[in-house]
Amino acid sequence: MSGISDKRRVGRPKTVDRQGSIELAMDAYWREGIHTLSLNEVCRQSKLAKPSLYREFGGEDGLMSAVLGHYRTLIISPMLQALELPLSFGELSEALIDRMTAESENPAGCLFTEMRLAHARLGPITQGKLRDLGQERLGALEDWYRRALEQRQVKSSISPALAAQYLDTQLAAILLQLGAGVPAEAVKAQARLALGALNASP
Amino acid sequence: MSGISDKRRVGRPKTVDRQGSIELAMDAYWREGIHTLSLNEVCRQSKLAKPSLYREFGGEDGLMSAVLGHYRTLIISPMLQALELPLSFGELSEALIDRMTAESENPAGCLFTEMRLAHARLGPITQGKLRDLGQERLGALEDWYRRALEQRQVKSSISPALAAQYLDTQLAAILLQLGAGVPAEAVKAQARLALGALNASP
DNA sequence: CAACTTTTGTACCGATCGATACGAAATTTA
DNA sequence: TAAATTTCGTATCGATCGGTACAAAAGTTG
Repeated sequence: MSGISDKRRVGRPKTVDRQGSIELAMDAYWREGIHTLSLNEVCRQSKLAKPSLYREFGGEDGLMSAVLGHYRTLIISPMLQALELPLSFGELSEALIDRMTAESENPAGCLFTEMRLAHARLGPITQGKLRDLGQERLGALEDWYRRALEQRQVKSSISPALAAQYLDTQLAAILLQLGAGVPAEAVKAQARLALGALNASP
Repeated sequence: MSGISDKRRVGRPKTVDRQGSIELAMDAYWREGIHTLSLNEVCRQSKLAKPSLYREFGGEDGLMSAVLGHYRTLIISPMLQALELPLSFGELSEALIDRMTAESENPAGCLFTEMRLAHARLGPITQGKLRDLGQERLGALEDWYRRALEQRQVKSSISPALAAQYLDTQLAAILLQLGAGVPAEAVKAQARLALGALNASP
């Protein structure tokens, strides 16, 4: 029972840049699409030798899961937190639409939407993480709607659970259309129409 | 110029069941998903030898295109024709939602939605056919909206073009959710909400 | 039946897939 | 510096990929 110091025996220290590899892999997936990219190609683009990938992430599933985690902290979480700002439902809707249709270097959230749709091709770890992320998203949207409901800004005839699912669907539809090449303005018009369906009748 | 009878020289007649192969291939794609299914597996399940597939369809692209064509005549066209029935926008909406969420043997229109989303992986012929089908769909939806507009059943503030795109998106969202396992009732509730956004204000 | 034409599927191609064995390299400990 | 320990990537595995050459099979024609 020599405690912590048992772990002192070490050899060559790790040199693989885990975080950097995750980011490079994310970019690669993002750029080329998830199904399109083979594990070999991921390794090529993320500057990781294949055995290193298996060592660090346990395989394709682990890597994707890590990428998804990175995507969450980088994009999803900030977006969900923005829903808690003290703005009206209409204002936040507009802000949300603006943010999602804003053209960035990456083709919107294609990576993520692709993952949501390709659930068949994904490994169990990634699928689990994807499901968790979905729950987190739905929870945040439901809270948002509930708060808006208390302030009579949205239709009371719609349950927060249904509204959350509806919002989630519509946000995904935005990303899908952007990914399909529909002009941002057209997407925004549709999104306003869709989200406007929740507004309390005047 | 010996005309038609030039073609008289024939040998062994064709025995490959083209139409049957298309249907088997469609079922296979439908069952397993488009990305999941390799060309070898398609051949296995559609009882086609690989060289026969290349002979008859010119490869994966041609086969998929043929499958898509079959899907069009089997499912899409009847649905679009139903839009021309002399019913109100609301009635037709409800009928459309009912039909699309009705559980059939196949998991809704997954095959088709998958194709729409996987445009990267598809061959040029299939992509073209997919695009044409999209135009056909949008045209029918636009006509539908325009007719409803003349009868003051829908919002005049929305252009038929935008409405068509919106409707198309929402119908695709229905299929996507069904494919993802969302209960039909929940999907219907969302769809009513989405299509209801087009109704003329009371 | 024999010559001819066309269809068919076996059997194979090189490339690439996901996955790993293993020796060289790098660092700490004695 | 020698031994011990751990990481790293080359080089390789068998399986499967999309794609095709070619000989046997199945017809028609005379």
